[in-house]
Amino acid sequence: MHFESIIKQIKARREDLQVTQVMLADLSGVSLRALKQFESGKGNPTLETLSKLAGAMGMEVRLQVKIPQVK
Amino acid sequence: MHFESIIKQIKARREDLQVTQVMLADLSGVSLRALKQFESGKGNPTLETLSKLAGAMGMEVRLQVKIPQVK
DNA sequence: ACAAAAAGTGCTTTATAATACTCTTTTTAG
DNA sequence: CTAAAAAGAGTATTATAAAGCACTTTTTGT
Repeated sequence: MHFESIIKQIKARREDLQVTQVMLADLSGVSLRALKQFESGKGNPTLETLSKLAGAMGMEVRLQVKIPQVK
Repeated sequence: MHFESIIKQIKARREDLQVTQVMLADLSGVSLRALKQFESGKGNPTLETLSKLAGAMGMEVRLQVKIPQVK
């Protein structure tokens, strides 16, 4: 599975807000280890974990119908 | 955590497509048990599981900056 | 109303996410 | 350059998601 775009979004948002991993872990209630694991591309977080991280940065997890990509 | 809206979206999409849980489990490669668990509101799926379910129905998991709700 | 299909539950096992340390590597300010 | 901060990694433990099975309940079409 490739979660690169979601990972990138989390990192980009965090950096935009000038929040460190330690701060985000603290704010979100997610362990620092799990956050590091996820941001470094090694993770498969639960929806709860992802929601906590997103929520702490004013984002939310959504489902969207895929736009057909014309190749 | 309350994932009601995501659960509703999955169920609604599945019903729109006239796909049963058995069919979706099969198509997505997610176990029937995990799908039932999630749709019945008892689950906390991993991002991989949620992505598989969404993907099989032409949807994708996305993060979105929350729109401030005026109460 | 009833039979069939679909949805949901109980139980167990296995796999792995989350956690909590410690330690190393990389990035950043000064 | 280099000290401090931040990011990433190793290991162990605990919690729980995923899976597979059988079984029950609910929904549906006739």
